[in-house]
Amino acid sequence: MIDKLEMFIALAREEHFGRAATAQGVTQPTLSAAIKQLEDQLGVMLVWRGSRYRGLTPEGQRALDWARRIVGDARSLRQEMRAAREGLSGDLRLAVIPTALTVVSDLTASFGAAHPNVRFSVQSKTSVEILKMLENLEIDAGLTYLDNEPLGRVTTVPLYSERYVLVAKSGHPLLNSPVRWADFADVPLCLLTPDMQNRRIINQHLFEAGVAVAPQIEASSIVVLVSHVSQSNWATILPVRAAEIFLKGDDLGSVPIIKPDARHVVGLVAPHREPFTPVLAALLDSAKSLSELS
Amino acid sequence: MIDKLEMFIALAREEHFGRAATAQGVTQPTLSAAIKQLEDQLGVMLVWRGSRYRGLTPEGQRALDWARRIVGDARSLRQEMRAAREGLSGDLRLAVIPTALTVVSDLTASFGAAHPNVRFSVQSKTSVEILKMLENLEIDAGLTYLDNEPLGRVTTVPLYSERYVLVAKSGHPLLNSPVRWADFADVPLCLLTPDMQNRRIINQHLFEAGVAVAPQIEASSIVVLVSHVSQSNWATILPVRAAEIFLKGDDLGSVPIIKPDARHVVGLVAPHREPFTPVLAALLDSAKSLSELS
DNA sequence: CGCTTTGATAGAGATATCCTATCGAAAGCC
DNA sequence: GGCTTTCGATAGGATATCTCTATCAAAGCG
Repeated sequence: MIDKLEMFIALAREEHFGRAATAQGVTQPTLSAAIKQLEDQLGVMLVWRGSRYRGLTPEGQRALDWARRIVGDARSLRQEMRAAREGLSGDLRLAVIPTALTVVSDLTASFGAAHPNVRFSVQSKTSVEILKMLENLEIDAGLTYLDNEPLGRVTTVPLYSERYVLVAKSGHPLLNSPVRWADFADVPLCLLTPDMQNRRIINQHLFEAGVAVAPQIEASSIVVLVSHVSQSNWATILPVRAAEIFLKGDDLGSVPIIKPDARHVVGLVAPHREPFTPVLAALLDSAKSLSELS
Repeated sequence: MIDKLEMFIALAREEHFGRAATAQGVTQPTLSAAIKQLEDQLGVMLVWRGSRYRGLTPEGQRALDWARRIVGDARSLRQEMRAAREGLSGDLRLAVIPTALTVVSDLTASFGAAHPNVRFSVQSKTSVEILKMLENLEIDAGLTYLDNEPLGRVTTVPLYSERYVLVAKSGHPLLNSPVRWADFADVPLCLLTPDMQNRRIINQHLFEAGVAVAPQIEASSIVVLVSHVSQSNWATILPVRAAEIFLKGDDLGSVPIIKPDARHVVGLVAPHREPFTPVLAALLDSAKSLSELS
């Protein structure tokens, strides 16, 4: 039953029988049969059938919620038993917004010292993707904005409050004193792509300052932005925590962006499942002890 | 997997391999094997082994919590899908304290009119048993006291506030005017057995009034109490709602018990599982609309 | 010390699962 | 419009799993 629910979740996620089967490590006929059996057992149609996948029925949608719950709890059970057996161990799968990637090392340092047997896997994703992956049980926790867009049924631990700086090549005229959002009117910028929440936040502040945004370079990676900045006359806007790592040398400079002194809270998000598994509870504890916020 | 968890729950409840197997409709070797497999899959010992059942290990206890969650959610999934298929239908299993048995008909009347395809099964249990059965998924909801003893992780809907009356044969000297708790010093009483919360409540009030309780008849059924009262010179103390049904004729009489005018809230309890299944949600709605309390 | 209770074990038969191979329908493409 | 590709369903056979009956060994009890 639980295996079938897992396959059902995979199907809903992949929206494709073949891919879902591959993701589950079974063949397509096996997955087809599993879905059919699930539908038989529950007595309802879960997936719109045709010559291809056409989405979930309303019942399928409701069933998906339960399936996620059940499968998630079953995994928690297994994980907790393993923790009981061999102490905290296993994998913690994190997804992180690009601007918070440098913070992961704080977390892993604090956590890893106490629990050396836990391995981390970290991937860079947008905040929307993080929430979706959390729902789909593809990750155990995420690092993302807590205060801007709706989060859903999750536990959150605030970690720090983002502040923004202008980053440009040393000597850039704007680097002399704090710059205001309104000053960006004619500055050539490279920014994150608009699917990133950070970019939407920056857009918002620029818009409120009456500045039209038309960056010449958009990228989904901060490294791309910074390398552009360091090789040419572009500037970029980054959270302090994300910019620091690039400011070790003399070639780049930064100044705070003020008026307003924008702040956005970033923190850890995890599925809200009472009680937490030992590993997750430990991670949340680490995050709490690390938090710069109350 | 889920079947094994069900067997595990049954074992924890019955504390006996054979009985648990019977309860699950399988043979004892099947259940033994299931537990063994569960232990293998989870990699921990769940049950203290020996020549007989010796209780759960600490890991087993934790696993039991998860198992209840998972199995409960799986049942909710099935039930909700059936509701989607054929409207609200199926069984609602209730357990009710004896003093609230007459209230069940209010609930079933209100609910049954709207949902004729739902069948009720009602059993009379002590409040402690009700909570235990709720935990063990043996019932879907219970009717019990809400304000006296700790309830645990449940949703509650207050229904009414119990008031107490003295019930005795017509002509009994105490029936002429409201009676005080302190007046029971030398009255021959028949009361519920002390495993009933109602009895503990009555004990409490009598104790506070300085009266020592020594009922000559104790029974776990109100019918027994009332039939004693109607055939002899005993009196009993009952909640109004429980007494009413016996006061239709002229042979019995009742008077309120005052000083204090004791009140205890009775209501519906159900496992707290978000979201509720359609049937349970409907039952809770019925209860809310029926409630005499806010 | 013999009897009962309790849970584990062995072996056989029934079920369920999962694979490979193949088919049919719809969609996409010149 | 006909050809090709994609996608999911179906068939059949090998394998694994489940559940039963029968039996056994250990512990409790008089």
